Amino acid sequence: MELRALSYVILGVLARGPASGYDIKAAVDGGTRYFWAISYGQIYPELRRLTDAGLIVGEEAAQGGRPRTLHRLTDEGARALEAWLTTPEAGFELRDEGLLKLFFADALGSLDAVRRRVAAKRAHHEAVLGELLAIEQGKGGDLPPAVGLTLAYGLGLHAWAVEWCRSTERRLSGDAGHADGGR
Amino acid sequence: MELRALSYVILGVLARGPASGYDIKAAVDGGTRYFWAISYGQIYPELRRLTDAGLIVGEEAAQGGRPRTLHRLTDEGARALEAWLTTPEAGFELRDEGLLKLFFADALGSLDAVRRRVAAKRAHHEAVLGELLAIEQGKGGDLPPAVGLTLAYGLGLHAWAVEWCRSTERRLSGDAGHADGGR
DNA sequence: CTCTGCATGTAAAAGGTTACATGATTCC
DNA sequence: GGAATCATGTAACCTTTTACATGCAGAG
Repeated sequence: MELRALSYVILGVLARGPASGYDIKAAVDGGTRYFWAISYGQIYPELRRLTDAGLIVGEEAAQGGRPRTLHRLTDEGARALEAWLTTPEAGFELRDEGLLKLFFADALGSLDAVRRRVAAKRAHHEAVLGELLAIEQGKGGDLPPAVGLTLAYGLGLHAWAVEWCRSTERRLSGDAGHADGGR
Repeated sequence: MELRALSYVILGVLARGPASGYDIKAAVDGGTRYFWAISYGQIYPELRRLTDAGLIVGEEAAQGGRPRTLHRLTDEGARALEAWLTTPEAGFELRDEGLLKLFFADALGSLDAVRRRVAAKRAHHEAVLGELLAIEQGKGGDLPPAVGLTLAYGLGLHAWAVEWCRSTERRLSGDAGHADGGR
């Protein structure tokens, strides 16, 4: 079977311990959400595929009348995860509607409109930065090393973006008419 | 009709002058590709929808036996673009498989494996940085202000990522065992 | 008893990529 | 004459989101 990034997200979560589909969704929402979100519509069908492929096993763990399946990695699943983790190829995709608007902002005719666009972008990055800061405050200490690194990356990235917007806004309001692209 | 980001990409390209579907694809590949790529499979159906909605008009401009339709904005199309350009809401989505691997890299058990992951990520950002640098070298001077800003943003973003990876790699090879997440 | 959280799942729609098919023109 | 570029388009496929449907358990 062909595994996609989605498959490895699930395998990666299960590497930390057995979990239900619901648990996986919660783990992703609280973890990789900022750079890799997934939905229930993907999780349950994929759990079945991974089970059929023998990479995970499901164990019934109902509590009273509430059905529940705890999934865990098989040895083969652990090997598949490790293989993926150690392959260098990795895609990077940025879908930034704010940048898109900035790209076409010359159509507005005024540098002040461009400045407002940059300010709107900054507002977004500030909001994300706030969320990440809250996460750091909450569970910053007891994160596994690589997870902490990921959080630090997000913090740094959005802080950089905020700073870039700020300095660009300054330049645009200062010399309206001599913008050179920021170089 | 509901317009999506795709629609505005086309409208935005046409705001700079009439173009064929082929021209639009070329403009996007040489411009917004790094943060908003589109394919022929989207362009031609969307050109028809935009025409039906009265936002653009197509003019036959065949050259000899080679068919060609030049599309241009109508007044209504220009208004729609301007309205979109001045609305603050803008999505930002990052799909970073390298970060995903980093997030789960604790499963590998060694900080050295984490370091290799970060190095792989750096290689990617260095490659993109090289491409952007080439673009800047090529047409850096005569870009419209906002377009130049977009290029500068990409340059800055990937340069930041490269630096983050570099300093993280240093820290991971130095104190193997005391990683604190980079704060 | 009601609200929130836990839990599983599907169907339809939306969005996007890839591969293919076709053919003219221009440059070497 | 051959290769690259210009040009249009579709069909199949893949992935992902959204909305819906269902119902138990625990807290207040």
